[in-house]
Amino acid sequence: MKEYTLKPYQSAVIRSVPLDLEELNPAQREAVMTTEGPVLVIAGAGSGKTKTLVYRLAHLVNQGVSPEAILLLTFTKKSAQEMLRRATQVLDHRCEQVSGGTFHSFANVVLRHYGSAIGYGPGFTILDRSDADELLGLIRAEGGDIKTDKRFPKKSTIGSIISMSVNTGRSIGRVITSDYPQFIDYEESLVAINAAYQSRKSEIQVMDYDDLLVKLRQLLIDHADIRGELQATYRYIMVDEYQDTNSLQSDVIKLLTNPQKNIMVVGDDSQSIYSFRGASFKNIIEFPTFFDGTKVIKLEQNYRSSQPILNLTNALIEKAREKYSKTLFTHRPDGELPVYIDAADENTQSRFIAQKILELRETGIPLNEMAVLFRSGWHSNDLEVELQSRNIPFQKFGGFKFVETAHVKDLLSYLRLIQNPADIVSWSRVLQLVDGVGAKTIGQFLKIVPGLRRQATMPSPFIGKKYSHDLQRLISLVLRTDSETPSQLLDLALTHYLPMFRLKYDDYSKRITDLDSLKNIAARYPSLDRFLSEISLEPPDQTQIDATASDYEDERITLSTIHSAKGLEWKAVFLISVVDGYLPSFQSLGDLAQLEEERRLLYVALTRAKDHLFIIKPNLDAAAGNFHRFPGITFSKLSRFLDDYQLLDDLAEKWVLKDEKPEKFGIRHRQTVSSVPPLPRPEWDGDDAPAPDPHRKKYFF
DNA sequence: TTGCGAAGTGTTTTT
DNA sequence: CACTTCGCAA
Repeated sequence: MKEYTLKPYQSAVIRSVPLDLEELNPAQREAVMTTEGPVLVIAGAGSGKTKTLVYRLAHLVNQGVSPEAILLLTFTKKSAQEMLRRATQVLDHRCEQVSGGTFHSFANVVLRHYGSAIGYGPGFTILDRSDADELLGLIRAEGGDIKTDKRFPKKSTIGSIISMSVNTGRSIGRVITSDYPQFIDYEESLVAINAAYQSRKSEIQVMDYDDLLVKLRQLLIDHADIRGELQATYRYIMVDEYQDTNSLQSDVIKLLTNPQKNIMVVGDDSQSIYSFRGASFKNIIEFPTFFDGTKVIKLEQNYRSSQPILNLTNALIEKAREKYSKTLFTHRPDGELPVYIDAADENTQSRFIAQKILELRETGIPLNEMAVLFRSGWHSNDLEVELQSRNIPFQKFGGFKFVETAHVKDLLSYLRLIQNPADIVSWSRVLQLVDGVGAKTIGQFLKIVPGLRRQATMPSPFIGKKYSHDLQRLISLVLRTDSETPSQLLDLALTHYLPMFRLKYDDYSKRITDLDSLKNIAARYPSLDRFLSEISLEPPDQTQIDATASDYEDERITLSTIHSAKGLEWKAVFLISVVDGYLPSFQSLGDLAQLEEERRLLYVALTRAKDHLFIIKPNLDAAAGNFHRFPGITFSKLSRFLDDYQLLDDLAEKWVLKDEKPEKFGIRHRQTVSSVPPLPRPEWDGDDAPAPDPHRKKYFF
């Protein structure tokens, strides 16, 4: 059976060269050679961080450390795979045996093995964010009266509050006071819901994403024997992207580290962009305090970008309020200036990019070496249409996940119930599909779920109803006792689901391909537990889904959210922004720390580029048109935002070549800005009065 | 149980 | 404004 998870490729050629550390610069070499004791590597963008980790991995193995004794924790599965692959090239196939993955997938593996110590069997179900919200909804409904209050937070907000509390280690009350003051009256109810939520999850054997880390930490704290076992197993630990860990993750690291403290963490505080899930680059700063005798190594030589691009990114990050100071330098002095383009509207932007892509390709840059980056998934919609119409192949990362689409979730729910019949979230999902069953019946049924036994007969309250037959079919599908492979089970579930599926979706012919893809993926897994947990934790991206239809060409341009582009690099990078591409969200305007994160996000985007960088100028007028919808946004916040984003204009004066106009690239007509709503007058309260500033006028009056 | 109209609510980003 | 969620009535 082909291994889908951790080791996607067998390296075709295994070179058996002795490890050549001459390829590293002195700082990198020091990081590689320092194998004992705690090490903190501050690695600037493009400073060969991955290379350093790869060589250290290879070096350890080369020195005779058993590969299984090395634990490599990364942020995405992809980067773990990539490192193991490269280490294999540098050394040999032994490197493939290194244990690597994300925090969550590592936790998943450990918990499936040792979970019984904290009351979880190996077949627990993983709830994604929307599943977790569903469960909260069920719990809230049980609570009765509170839900009738109109201003009570909706389930997804409750989910955010709880998750925020867990990830930052603050109490529910503290989170509400600081981040959700509007719900301050409901603190008591929310605390109660949280308590019910936490205990219910363990009763029905489910874990949300946060639980994977929480339960792992609990396991390590409560069970010294297991902790000792794991510490003995993983004698060397390496953590990538340490600036993106939260306190939960750093606790886990501390608990896993053995008495010899052979731990290396690598990160760049300037690239910390995950505070929304509780990450804090303070972890990096505090690392030496926790681990006495930490050796701090800075990697400052940039191997990625040309000097003009570096000048821009250095100037940008220079303005950051808090940072580990480091100055990136390069030995690639020449290069093209970054280009700052003013496009009239979204479609002009798309056509410009498409045109420029083709031009760059003419100069010998393959599509694989180009990427278009943006802030959130839908920002590339218009561009995708444009690329499609010109037959430019692309692959997209980030944004929508096909496992999150309704029909895929439906189908997976059957499998989840086969795995874990106590999972009331999946029960309520599949019951919803039965004709004649609604909320009431579901509620009744969920009550008897804990008493359901394998091979159960039809429970009495549900006999003789018009849905009884369908319900019986569902029960016998789900409470099966035979052990089939994931793909056999999926076939059974699909047969059961298909009639309802057709009824539910008009566009079912389009969606059915997703279900087929799911079958293909399931076929790669020997066990149901494995299949379900991986599909929840590491859902395949769109590229892998339609891989069947796309062997025509290897060459594709990458479209990606900035968050998913982390750690990657391309010769040419486009940063979209006529709409919103790198503008901060409206909510973040209220918070200086968040604004700082926006700067770091922009920094991450720009530092992906090696040779060519095209930045589309944000259309502030268009963005400003939306402000009136956000009552919390006051004028001072607004102007702070605008001042801050004036930054790029300032930098543009200094560093950026601006004379390249979209019209030059065969764009027919500048479209008028009819789609942009008239500029609203911002409303401000007394002491928030606007200072008369010429810059601001330009945007508002 | 479902379907419809009213009300509210507010965009990221990922495991 | 657009989308989701909720409550109520048939």
